[in-house]
Amino acid sequence: MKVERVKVVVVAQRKSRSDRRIDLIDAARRAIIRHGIDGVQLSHVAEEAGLTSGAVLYHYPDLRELLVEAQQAGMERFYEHRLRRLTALTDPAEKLVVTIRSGLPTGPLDPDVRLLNELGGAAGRNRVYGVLLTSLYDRQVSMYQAILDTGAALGVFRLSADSLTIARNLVALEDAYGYRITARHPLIGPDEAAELILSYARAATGNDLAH
Amino acid sequence: MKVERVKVVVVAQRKSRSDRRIDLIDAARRAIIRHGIDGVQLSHVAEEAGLTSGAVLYHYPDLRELLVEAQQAGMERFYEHRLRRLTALTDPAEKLVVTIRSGLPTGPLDPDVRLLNELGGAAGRNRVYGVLLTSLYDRQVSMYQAILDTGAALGVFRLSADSLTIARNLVALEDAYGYRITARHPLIGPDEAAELILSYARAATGNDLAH
DNA sequence: TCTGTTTTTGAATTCCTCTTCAAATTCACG
DNA sequence: CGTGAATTTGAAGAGGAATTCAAAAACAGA
Repeated sequence: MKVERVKVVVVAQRKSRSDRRIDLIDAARRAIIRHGIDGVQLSHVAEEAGLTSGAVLYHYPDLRELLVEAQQAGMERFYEHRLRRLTALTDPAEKLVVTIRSGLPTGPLDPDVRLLNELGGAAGRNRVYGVLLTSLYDRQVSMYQAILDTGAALGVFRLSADSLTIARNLVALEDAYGYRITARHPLIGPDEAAELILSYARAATGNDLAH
Repeated sequence: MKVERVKVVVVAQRKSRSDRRIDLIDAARRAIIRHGIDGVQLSHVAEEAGLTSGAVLYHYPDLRELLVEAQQAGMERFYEHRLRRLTALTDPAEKLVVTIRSGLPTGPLDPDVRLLNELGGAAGRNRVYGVLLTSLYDRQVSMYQAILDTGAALGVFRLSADSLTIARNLVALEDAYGYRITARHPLIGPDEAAELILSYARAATGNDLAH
């Protein structure tokens, strides 16, 4: 029921094929969050996109392919967002604090984290999802490792273990608290989770991370 | 196609109603692992149980109810197993090490952890699953907290933060590495994950946990 | 405005799952 | 054994969702 073309009339531009595909990827992302990676249906995606099933099929004859692309896009978005917040900062301690925050959902409804969580179970069954999730994890580990190594080189951090170990644990903690928050743990929200992870980060870096 | 009653003839005992329900819960558990909590179908459960859909429906007119019971049973099993391994031990350091190991999957196919992972995504959508998962998390935290407090009281541990914080982080790490392992991370298996968690546990307890 | 192409619709069809239920089977008990 | 209750089957029907496709609509470019 959405009026899709209001702007298009003005701009006098039909949506290009790739634009439409991006629309569909976004619609699929929302549909997955709403219905689960295994419960999502063609009609759900169509509804989110304001189209009919036939139109979706015209662009993506195979729904599974669209779902994989949606997951991939969601991960990219999540990761890019974190990187972007980092470039503005220089102090390793500040970087670490900001990065920890940016890895947590803003609340139980946070769409980015909800989407990632959908993959968790499926990754055990579906190799494609397993690879996607693993590669995201590794990139996040590298991100933390760079911060930790820089801080150590500058003498700001005194690492209690090798940076790879600490980085892996930090990402692991983020992941896990992301699940807790989206599952609506009554005592653990974004702030509490951040504080829990910071507790580890302080011990691991010897820095009080007061930001 | 399974020959179910070979033994029954000998024992001259029909499976009681509750036995059959346990069979079905077990079949549902396997079906969920195979097809996902949102993808599992009545026929999948029936196949796992060696019955037809009608027979499953005879015992559980509502499939969703069966699925919830299956999840609950899987959690209970997982948690009870961990507790049982603890009772044999007295040394807090040893308890801690054993508990960390028992929270990790034995490999990518570990059915108990695979089942729990299935809940992760669904817990964001389905309140019942959220509650189940949250209560399991809290119980595991208590389990760790008891170990930590005992160790601290005995002077074996010198805790770097309050026991609740450390316990929450330990369970969180287990959770996260459970996902990594079932997603077949090429570098992180049960041993590596245990070592990563132990790295944190050592820093948090001031004990080298050499077991 | 006209024309050919791209995109979308909506209905028809097929496929699949759940649900129901009468009939068959299995079983405990006398 | 024979009986009645519990259990299971298998077929039929209902409901949905995926898929196909001809027709309609939207559009770009001339």
